[in-house]
Amino acid sequence: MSSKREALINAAKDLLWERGYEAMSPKAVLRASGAGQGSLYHHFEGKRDLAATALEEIGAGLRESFDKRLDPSKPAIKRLEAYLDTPREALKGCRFGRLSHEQAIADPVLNPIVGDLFTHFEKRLTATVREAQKDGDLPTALKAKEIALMLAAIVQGGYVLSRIRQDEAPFTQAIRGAKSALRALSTNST
Amino acid sequence: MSSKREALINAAKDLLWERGYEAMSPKAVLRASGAGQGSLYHHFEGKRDLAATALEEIGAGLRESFDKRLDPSKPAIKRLEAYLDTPREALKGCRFGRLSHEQAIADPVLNPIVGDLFTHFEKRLTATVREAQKDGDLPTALKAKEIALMLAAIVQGGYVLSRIRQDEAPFTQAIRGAKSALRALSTNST
DNA sequence: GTCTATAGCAGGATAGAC
DNA sequence: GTCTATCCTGCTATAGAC
Repeated sequence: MSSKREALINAAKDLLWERGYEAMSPKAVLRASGAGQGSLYHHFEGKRDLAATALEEIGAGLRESFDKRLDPSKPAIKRLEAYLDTPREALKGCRFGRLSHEQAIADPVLNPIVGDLFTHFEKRLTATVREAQKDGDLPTALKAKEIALMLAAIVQGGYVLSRIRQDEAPFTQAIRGAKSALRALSTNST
Repeated sequence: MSSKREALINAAKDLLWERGYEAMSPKAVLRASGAGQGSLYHHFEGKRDLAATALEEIGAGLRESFDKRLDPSKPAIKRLEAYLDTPREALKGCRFGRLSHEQAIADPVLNPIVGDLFTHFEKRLTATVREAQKDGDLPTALKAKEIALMLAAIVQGGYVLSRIRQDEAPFTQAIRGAKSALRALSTNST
C-alpha cells in the first residue's frame, strides 16, 4: 500500500505552512516523514508535484472550514463577523497567503490551487455583504465586492503585520478594528 | 573610492524587491551590479550585511514618502485617504511586507529594520485617526489604534490578494472598499 | 578596492538494488 | 514500494593575486 505516500503528503503540508514552498526541501520532507528518496519519486514527479498534492488537501480543508463559518443559518452580518472571528495562528501566517510573495505563486500548476480558493472566498463574501445590505445591516452605497475584498485583505494583512512585529497583537487589533467598523456602519444604515 | 559599494547596494535593493531575501543570491547581486566577489566581501560581511544596508536605504525612502503623504496641512481624514491612495505596485508587493513570511523576518539584525518602520507607520496612523475623531470625521466609539492597524492591514493584504490572483484588481478594490467605508463612517459621525 | 579561483555544503533529482 | 548511493548544480564564503 502507500503508507509512505500519506506520510510524505502530511510532512509536506506541515513544512509548507512552516516554511513555504521554496524553503521546503525534499530532504526535509523525507526526514519528517521517515520515507526515503525512492518513495518520494515513486509517488510523485518531484517536489512541485508533491507540493501540489499537499496544497490541494490544505485547500480542501480551508474551504470546508470557511464554508462552515459562513453557513447561512445566522444573519449575513453575523456571518461576516464569524469570518473575521475565525481562530487563526497570527504568527504562523495563512497557509496559502504565505505563498503569495514566492515565485511559486506564478507557477501555472500551483497558482490555480491557491487562486481558485481565494476566488471562492471572494464570491461567498461578496454575496454575504450583499445580503447584509438587503437586511439593512450595511449601507447600500457601499460596493459589496469592495467590502468583501477589504475584509479578506484585513485578514491577510493582519498576518503580515503580526509576522513583521513578531507579535500577535497587530493581527488581533486589525480584526477588532474591522469588526467595530462593521458595527458602526451597521448601526447607521438602518 | 567605493563605486562598487553603491552598485552592490542598488542591485540588492532591486533584488530584494523582486525576489525577497532568501532568493536574493550573492551571485545575482554580482551579476546585476557588475562587481566581483571580492568587492562584495570587502565592503560587507556577507549577504546579510549587504541586505541590512540595502533595507536601511529602502526603509528611509519608504518613511520619507509616508511622512510626506501624511503631512498635516490637510485635515486628518484626508490624510488617511491619501495614505490609502499612495501609488503602489500591487503585483510587485510591498518591499518590506514581502519579507514577512520569510525566515529572515525573525533575524535579529534584519527584523528591527523592517519592524521599526511599521511601528512608525502605526503610531502616525493612530494619531491621525484620533485627530479625525476629534474633527468629528470618524466615530469616537472606534479605537484609533485598531482602525490604524486595520488600514495598514488592508494595504498589506491587498498586495497578498493581488499576488495570489496575479491581478491588480483585488488590491485596487480592497483600497476602494476602505475609502468608501471611511466615507460612510465619516458622514454618520457628525 | 577589485578581481578570479576555489572550497564546502545543501537542494533537487536519478540509478539501481532489494 | 521502498531503500541507499550517487550526481549535478547553485549558493555562500574564503584565499590570494593584482
